[in-house]
This record gives sequence, C-alpha cells and structure tokens, in this order.
Amino acid sequence: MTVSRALREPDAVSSRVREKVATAVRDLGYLPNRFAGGLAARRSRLVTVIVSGISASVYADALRGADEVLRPLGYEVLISQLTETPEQEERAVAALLGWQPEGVILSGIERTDATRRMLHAAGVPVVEALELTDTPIDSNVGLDHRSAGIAMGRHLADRGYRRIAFYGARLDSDFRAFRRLEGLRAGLAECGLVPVRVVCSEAPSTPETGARFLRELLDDAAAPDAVFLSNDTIAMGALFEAQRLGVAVPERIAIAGFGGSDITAAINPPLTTIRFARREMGRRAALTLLDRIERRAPPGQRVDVGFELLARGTT
Amino acid sequence: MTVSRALREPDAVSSRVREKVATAVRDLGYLPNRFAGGLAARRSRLVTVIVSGISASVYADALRGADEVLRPLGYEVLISQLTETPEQEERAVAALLGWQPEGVILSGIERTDATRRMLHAAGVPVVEALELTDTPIDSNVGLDHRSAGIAMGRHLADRGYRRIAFYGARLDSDFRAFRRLEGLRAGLAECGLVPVRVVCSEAPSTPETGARFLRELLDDAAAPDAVFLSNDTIAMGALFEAQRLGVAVPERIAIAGFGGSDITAAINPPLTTIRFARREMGRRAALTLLDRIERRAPPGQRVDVGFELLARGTT
DNA sequence: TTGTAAGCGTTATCAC
DNA sequence: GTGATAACGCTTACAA
Repeated sequence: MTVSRALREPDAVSSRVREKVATAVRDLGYLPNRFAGGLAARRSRLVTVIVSGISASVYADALRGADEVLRPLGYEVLISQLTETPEQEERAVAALLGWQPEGVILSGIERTDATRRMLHAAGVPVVEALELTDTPIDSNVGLDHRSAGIAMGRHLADRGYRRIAFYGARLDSDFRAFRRLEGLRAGLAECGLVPVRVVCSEAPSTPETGARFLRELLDDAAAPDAVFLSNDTIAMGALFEAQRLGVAVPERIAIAGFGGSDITAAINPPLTTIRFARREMGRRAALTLLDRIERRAPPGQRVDVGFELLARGTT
Repeated sequence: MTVSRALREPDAVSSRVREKVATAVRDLGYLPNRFAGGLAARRSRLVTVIVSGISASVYADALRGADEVLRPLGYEVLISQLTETPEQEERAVAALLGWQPEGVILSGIERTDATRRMLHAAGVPVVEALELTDTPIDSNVGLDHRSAGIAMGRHLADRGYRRIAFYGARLDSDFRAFRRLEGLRAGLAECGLVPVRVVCSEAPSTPETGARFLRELLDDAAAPDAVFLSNDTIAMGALFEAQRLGVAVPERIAIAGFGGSDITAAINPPLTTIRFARREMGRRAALTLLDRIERRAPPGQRVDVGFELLARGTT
C-alpha cells in the first residue's frame, strides 16, 4: 500500500520512503500492472476512438490533436479503425466497451440503434466528431457539412457557373458527402439553379476515380461547366486528368474539392476547396470529452469548429 | 464460472446453459470486464504500436494492415503516436508496457538504450518495422533504405544526370532518410559520381518546404541537374514550384521522391519515386509478431518487404 | 457438464 | 505517515 501511494501521490509519503521505493522500482524494473490497477480503482484511464470511413490524413491529424490533450492527463487512447459501415462500428463498440473506457469518441453521426443503446447502457460519455447533428447521443464536435455545401453552391454561382455537377466517390460510407450535396442544392437554389448532374459512386477515393469522373463529365450530355467533387483526392485526380487532356481549368470546367489538405495549395492552379481544422477538431473533441468525463459539463455539448472556403485558381 | 465458460468456449457447456446465458447477457447488456479478465488470465490480448516520426499516410496504411491481422484474432491494438524523438518513444514504451501487451510494434530502429532494456526486461516479443537492421531487438520487418538510395543513385546516373543533389526535410526525426542518402552516395560512387549538394534540414515536411528547396537549388552554385528529395511531399512541392517558375522538369532539373503515394502517379508529369507496400508491411509486422507471441518462431525473424523504383516523368 | 476455491496485482478504506 | 484488510470481476485448477 505504501508503495502504491509513493508512486501515485509521492507527497503523501515521507521522503525516506519515497526514495526507498524509487530505488527498488529502478532496481526491479517494476512497472505497475494497469489491469490490476484499473480493476481495483474502477477506472481505466482509457479513451477509445472509433474511426469510420474517413481518409488517413483526416483521422491522423484529428487523432494527433486528441492525443495531445489526453495523454498528458494520463489517458491512453485506444483506437479501432477499419469500420467502414455502421454494422462494423457496432461490433467495434461492443468490443471496446469491454475495456471500460471512461469516454468514447466516434467519427460521424451515422450509427445503428444497437450502438446507441450499448453506449447509453454503458453510461459512458460520448463525443461524436466530424459532423454536427441535432440529435447527438451525448456531445458533438464538428462542422455543418450542409453549410459547407451551401457555401460551395454560392461560390460557384457567384463566379458565374451555371451548369454545376456533383461527383462523389465512396458514397456508401461517406455520409457527410451527402449532406454537402444537399447543401450544394440549397446554395444553388438560392440563385435559381439546380445541379445538372449528380453522380454518387461507390468507387474508391483515388485520383484514378477522379480522372475517370472528369472524362465522364466531358462526355456528359448535360455539359457541366463546374464540378464539386466529394473530396480533394478525387478533385485533384480530375484536375490532373483535365490537364493531361488539354482541358482548360477553370475556363472549360471549374473544379472544387473538400478537405483542405496542404497539397491542394501547392498544385497549379491551386485547388478551390473547403478546409476545416482537423487537429483542432481532435483537440476540441478530447477537451469536450474530458469535460463530460469529469462532469464539468452536462450532456449535449456542441462545438462547431467551422470551415473555410478557399476560393482558388480552379474556380 | 459456468457463465465465463459459456462465453469463451460455448461448446464446453450444454445447449440449455448456453442459451440461458445468452439470454441473460442480452437482457442485462452484460459486457465482460477486460481488466478483470486480463488480470486473472494473465494475458492482455493487447498489442501496442508506437509510431515515431512518419507521415500520416504511411502509418495509417501500415496500421490498417496490422489491425486487419490482429483484430480477427481477438487482439486489440493500442497506439501511441506523437513520439518524434527516441526520448519521447522511451516514455511511451514505459507507459504502454504497464498495459502488459503481449507484443510490441515499433517504427524504425532508432531508440535509446533504456528503451531496449525495458523491452528486454519485460520479455515481450518486439517487431521493429519500416527499416531493416542487423541488430534488431527481436524481430524486424521493413525495407533496406540504403538499397533504396543506391537504386535511386543508379537510376539518376543511368539517365545521364551528373550533378545530383539531395535535399531532406525533418531530418532530425527521419533517420531512414539518412540511410537513403548514404545509399545515394554509394549508388553514385559506382559511376564515379558524388552528390554536388547535400542539404539536411529540420524544416517541416510540407510542399512549401519543397518549393523553397527548389528555389535554393536553382540559385545553387553547384548547379545540380537532378535532385533526390527525402519524401514525396517535398518532392511534389518542388515539382509544382518548378512549374510555377517555368523551369522544365526533367530537362532543366530532374526531381525524385520517396514514398510512392497514389497521388505521385496522378500528377503531370508523374513523379519518379520509390514505393513500398505499406499495408503489407503492417500485415507482415503483425503476422511476425503473432509468430513470436505464440512461440511459433524464435527471435531474430527478418522480413524484407522490398521496394520498387518507379521511374517516371520527372527524371 | 457444472461448480468450488483460490488468487491475479492493485487500490479504497479505515485503523494505527 | 504507514499499514492491514477487503474488495475489484474474472480465470485457472481441480473436484464433484
């Protein structure tokens, strides 16, 4: 018991004991068993993150932000990736809940009722990140993808484009893209416009898919003069393909993406896109979760991290 | 006890009991406490991964590969990122070892003696991934970065470049880049060449850094005709800057990167780079670790995942 | 096939 | 400031 105290609250023991313990710990290479500690203390110091259907760079940045906040406070971040669908996520939640996490961060807002029930039953604070919703399980940090779509609709209309198309990849798992599409429709509607073509594909989010989209677009009977793609990867794929085909961007066809990765600013012309603070979103998600874990805040927290439309050379 | 059995080895109990348990589990929303289970069974079903100084896409892909292998076998993957230096890694290892992992995957081979000692003392199987070494702690999965550098040196020399430069970003934490530089020197030496300029910067790995490198290069008294950059991000930054400045690539200056991300194939001209199987590397690391955990293999396993030089338009 | 007993390595609690 | 004791929720080992 004295050792346990010396390790966790050194000030509560005499300096003699403190040093004796420190020496023994060093000599023995002692490392506390977190399973025993967690069991006895009834707290895990564990936060689980379940990442579904988002690109590597988004989740890596967001995770980094979350980790920065949580680790210094003694929390460990347990990650489950690879959940492309709400059903896969459900299994991941069931597995991770066994680790008695003190808090859970989930990506997106799309999940099964069973997942919701499990989370409620476990009584764990939950933060749903990446996208705002009116009906969060608990708390919510992200941006309003519909607003982002509206902003893009207005931008394209403002720049004088009239025959606007939407092309999306991986729309079987990127539910947020649908909301941006919805927003695009709303933004265009303000100017009396309607998308001339909407393509929702399940193709992978690769530059090749973007290239294919561009070729389809050029052949399209609707003859679009601008296209909003569901993310930067396919948007860049489309842009580079246009350049290969000698199609002038934005004169012949304007191209816009979503994500705001660094590389979009570096290419020629730089890509018009929508950026949001990924790392900051991770940080805010972690901070909000901590507020909930430590009962400093009631359920229902909502943090809008906003977004920024970067109007650049491709539109 | 019967419940425990019904859950872990359903075949060992009667179907009557099995169903009664299943019903109760459902009704109560029971989830086994992994802390209690781990403590009693003296096994954690946990594998920890410590990621140091690599880009988001590399580690995301590799992690995905590892997760694919481990999760179906009931292992959980606990990740610690954010260790840029061996000292940070040392702290991460100390913290994670408390979770009694059954295996540990580390990125790279650069670490402190204290880290090595802790790992040895813990008696955990260890896989060092990403880079091959002759002195692994336990087992090793990756590629030989020196060979990759040699391949690039030969390639550039073969294509007739004679005034070859190396520019590296983040070389305070990307130790593998040094080995590629070493390889480049060796590869060039075969043809009686020596790099005309070697720049090892601690600047961040961003396209802007690449752009700055290119401008420096053009002003360089050594007048390089080709440059091997330490990764694709800065290589693309350099390429795009060259295009903005109207500098012909590869005629005036050839550009090569390292990494082999998808986007390098999509740009114009496509970037010469070196690709390795990231996801496969993660899978192999996990499989090797499993072999060690389950004592199917002795320490000292070594898996070379190889690499591929993609000779493309920028050289 | 089911159940009993002991103990995993720590921490909460309370007495000294 | 220190230490004894009783959990924590499971699994191993063994008995019935």
